[in-house]
Amino acid sequence: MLATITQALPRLSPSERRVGRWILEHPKEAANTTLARLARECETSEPTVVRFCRHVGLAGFRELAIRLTEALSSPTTYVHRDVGPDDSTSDAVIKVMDASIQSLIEMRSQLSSMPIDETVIAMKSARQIAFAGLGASGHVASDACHKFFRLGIPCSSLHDIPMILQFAAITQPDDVLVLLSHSGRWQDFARAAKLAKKRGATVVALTNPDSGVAREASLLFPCPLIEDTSVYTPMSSRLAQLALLDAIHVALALAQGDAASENLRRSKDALNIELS
Amino acid sequence: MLATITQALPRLSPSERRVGRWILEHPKEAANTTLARLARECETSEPTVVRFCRHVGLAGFRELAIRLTEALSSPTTYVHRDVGPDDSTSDAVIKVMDASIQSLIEMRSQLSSMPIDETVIAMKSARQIAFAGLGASGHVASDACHKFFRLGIPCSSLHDIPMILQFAAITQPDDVLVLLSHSGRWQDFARAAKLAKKRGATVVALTNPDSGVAREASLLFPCPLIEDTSVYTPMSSRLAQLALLDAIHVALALAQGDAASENLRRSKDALNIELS
DNA sequence: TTATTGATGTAATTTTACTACATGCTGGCC
DNA sequence: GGCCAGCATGTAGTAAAATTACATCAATAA
Repeated sequence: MLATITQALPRLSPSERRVGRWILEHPKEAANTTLARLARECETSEPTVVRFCRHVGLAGFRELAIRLTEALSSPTTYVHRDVGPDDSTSDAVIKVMDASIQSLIEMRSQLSSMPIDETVIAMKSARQIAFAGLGASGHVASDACHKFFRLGIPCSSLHDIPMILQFAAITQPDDVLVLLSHSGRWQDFARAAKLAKKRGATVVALTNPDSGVAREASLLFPCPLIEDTSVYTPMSSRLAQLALLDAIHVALALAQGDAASENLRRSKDALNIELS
Repeated sequence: MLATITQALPRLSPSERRVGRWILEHPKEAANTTLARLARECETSEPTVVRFCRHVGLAGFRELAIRLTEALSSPTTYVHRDVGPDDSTSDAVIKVMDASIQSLIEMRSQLSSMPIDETVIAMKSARQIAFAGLGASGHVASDACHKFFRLGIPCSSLHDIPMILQFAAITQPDDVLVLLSHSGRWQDFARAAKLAKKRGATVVALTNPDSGVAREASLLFPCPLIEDTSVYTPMSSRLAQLALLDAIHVALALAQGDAASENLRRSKDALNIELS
């Protein structure tokens, strides 16, 4: 819109050009001012402003207001910016949300290159699924466990190295081990992956693609590691992992068909009785 | 804007709700129609439409037009659509991600109306913070606990009704109790909130604004309940809760200033030693 | 100089948003 | 059951804003 005005500027009459220039200089004010005020501001009359609108291809002054707000409402990009100590509270929380949104958008764009179908196939016929994670990822593991068990598949979540290693040591070929790690740098995770894979189990990893764990996994969901430039950097990659597990969960439910709907509905009903 | 309307719908009068629904169904038309036409379309009178605008927090009909064009021009691509049994796997996972992204974007747009500052003030001088949640929200609670304790404030997470009630019964005035509930309909939660508030503690609730828990809370973060039209509906509101807690966490860290940076850096260093 | 065309402003008209007030309905209370 | 308070809704009027018709002025060409 603003570009259209700039382009039209030369072939306008002097007074109209004044109008155009004022709008270009104060687009924000122009967006929701009144015809009378705009005319006064440009030291001209109201009809001239209307004529200006016609000349730049609009139906009238009203449309100008609409087009301007349209042009001004920024193309809302949720770019990641670090939070610094000087940010006001409201700035900071917006930045945190933006970072989270951004990481989900990135994850979404990479969904097609992820081995979702293979994972679903492995899980569908799994004897059991174990979700392993330490620290923050431990909560993701619990959450996933809680979610997948409602599909009727035996699930467990493992929160420390000894348990993970023990589990890996006793896996069977139709077991699935899901490893959740932010950095993917825990040596013991890679060892567990190697061990479980050797025993025939499927090892799914949601982790930094450039890591030992990633190399040992049978199925890899790459979750790029966001370098922590600031101590305030939020745990947005954890959100992305959760969303990814949601997606896998739904895909698995779909693959199971009626059985899954039935299980989900039952567990939901069980809750509804207790509610109210 | 559209989200704001959706959220406001339940507490409007019938005719005003008709207006809201029509706008949600035909946002594009509504964006540049006239007051008279909109009133006719909704089979109501012009003042009712104006009253509707006031009730959703706008100055008048004119502002509605501006806000609507604003909302429409930003590419709202991540609209929530339900997953059905006929969806292909790739369709389904994309939809799940979209729903998650959408819920975060909505949450972001409503951040300004949330009592973040008040919460931060209460938490900053808190003797202890407890995060309470059942089921899926329990994992959110654990996660939050794990996150906030690194700021040097004693934290705990509570996962069952008896614990929550016991905690509420022994709270002190400078304690903070954070209640996490999807529906907000658990009676015992509301009871715990009442009890803790009576003892002078600050009760923060992240829940459905139209619920008993919400009514009893001292500080409310409204998390609109997405009606589960389909069993496949993902737990995207849980993601929004997590992101919101991230935001509060960062805001609190900023408020603490140097002390927080120090605590965060130390706990990060502690991890880095074990990694490598 | 005068007629003509285009630019610009004045004033009237119409449209539009908003407001004050009246009506009608619902739910509680005597 | 009747009465009143409070709320929802509509009618009619008002103020303001946008648009249009028309008059005036300036510049150019005959």
